[in-house]
Amino acid sequence: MSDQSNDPATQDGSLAARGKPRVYQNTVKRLAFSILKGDFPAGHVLPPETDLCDKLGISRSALRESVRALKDKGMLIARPRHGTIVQPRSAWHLLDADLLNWSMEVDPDAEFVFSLFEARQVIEPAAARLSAMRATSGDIEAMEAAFADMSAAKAAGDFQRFNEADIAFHLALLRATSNVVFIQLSNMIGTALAIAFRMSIARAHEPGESLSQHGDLIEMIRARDPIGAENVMTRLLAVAGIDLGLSNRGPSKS
Amino acid sequence: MSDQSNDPATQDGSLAARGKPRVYQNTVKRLAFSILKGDFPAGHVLPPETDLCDKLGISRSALRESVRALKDKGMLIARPRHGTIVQPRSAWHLLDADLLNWSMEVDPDAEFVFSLFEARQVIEPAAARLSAMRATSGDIEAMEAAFADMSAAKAAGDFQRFNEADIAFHLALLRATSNVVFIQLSNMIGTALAIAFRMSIARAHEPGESLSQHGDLIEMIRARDPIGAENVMTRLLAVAGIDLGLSNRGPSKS
DNA sequence: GTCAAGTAATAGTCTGACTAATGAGATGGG
DNA sequence: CCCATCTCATTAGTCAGACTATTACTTGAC
Repeated sequence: MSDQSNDPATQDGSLAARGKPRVYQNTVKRLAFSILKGDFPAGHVLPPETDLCDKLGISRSALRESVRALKDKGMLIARPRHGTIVQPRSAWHLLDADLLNWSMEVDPDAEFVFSLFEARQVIEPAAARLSAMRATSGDIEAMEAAFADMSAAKAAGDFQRFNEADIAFHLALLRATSNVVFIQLSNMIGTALAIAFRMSIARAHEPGESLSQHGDLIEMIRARDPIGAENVMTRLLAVAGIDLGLSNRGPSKS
Repeated sequence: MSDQSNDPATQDGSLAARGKPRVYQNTVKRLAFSILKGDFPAGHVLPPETDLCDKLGISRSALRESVRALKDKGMLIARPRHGTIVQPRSAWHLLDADLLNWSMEVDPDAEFVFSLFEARQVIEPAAARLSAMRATSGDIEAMEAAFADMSAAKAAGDFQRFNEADIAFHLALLRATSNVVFIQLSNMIGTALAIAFRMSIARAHEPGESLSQHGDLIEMIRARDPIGAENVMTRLLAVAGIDLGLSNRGPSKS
């Protein structure tokens, strides 16, 4: 809930940029949540700009910048005479960093959670494989640092910190692929992990064998064993999937 | 180069929305290309808003909406007193639909092309597998329609149309996964295919066995054979990789 | 009933001013 | 001479109100 997190680790250049909160930021978030929570369903026409300005107590230029941002995320479309219309979910840019953060705060949405996890099952084993081929010493150090943090957090019983270190580990692994596309998917993977954490604390669940698997992963990468790394990651995700109650619907036939 | 394509197939809710060109759109594109082409390198501070308005001959509100869009794409960052600063490529949201389109028009950028293709090698075989498990009759019809179009285009020697039909085929396959994350990656896959087309026409290359492989793929999906579909897609991409001159650096050991 | 012209509603654009954040320089005390 | 503090200039952020362009709807003629 630390809205103005000033840790330099946050590399997402979206909202939450350092600095005092601005009118624009508040308005974007307010409108976005109204849409996400269903107060403004798909197809809903929101009030004319001038009316909406009065209602929100802001100027038209500030409102327009907010609407611009939501239009660029595919959530709104504006046409003269028609007004500004809420788009259906299918049109949203669900991998947008802000949208991922917002979705996490309101809407578990089983289908989306499943899609995120299934995407992880596809992408992360491949990422592990590529990391084993290309990771630099700096990449490996980043993963080791995250792993050490995971260990310390588990020893301390600090689940929150464990989750953050877990995310840091997986993002470091993505970075180690040197593939810009996978690196761009960091937000998606991070969100998937954060959601998984929320769901697992709801079941009073604890790390379990996850930690040792992360250790094995580092070993495989350090040993430059692509196949081994891929296999460990696949197993790691299988365990995570069971924890989530997502019996993965037969991605590999038995 | 049909800038205002009015075909209803374009589902991207980004720019290029139907309607007459607006001041805002022109300005975004103009600024974006200045950055992409390197006229405004990373770290460059662009002129104060008032000056820039004069230079571009537009009002400040129009400029600010343009800058807002580019900030949301991670290309710019603005701070009072400092000005508006061009961000390094690493901060850009490279999977943004607009950014993908723009990148394609100016910058082949070997590393990015390789990353795109490598991502295809990871995602598309899995997508083929999932499609074989879940594709509806409507999904299969869409793929068959695209395949028929590919065949006709090849017969007519129309490479441009062949490429468009090829893209339509792969997007239909992604849609058939019913996985929203993969569907969101349509823009990335489509761009990768469009770039591949541009590179292959530069080598005066023609479809070759690609067509029959797409046919096999439909057969596997219709037969509900996930493993078979995955294998066909893997082979299809291997051929495409050779055409591109990208000797894929050992994703699967021999 | 069909088609055309006119009208009203709305987003898009322009202008110009004021506010707030912030780095750099000036000022003062130690 | 060095350091903390204050002041100020610069710039993005916000506000206000007007005008323009687009387009659905209405009205009227045929």
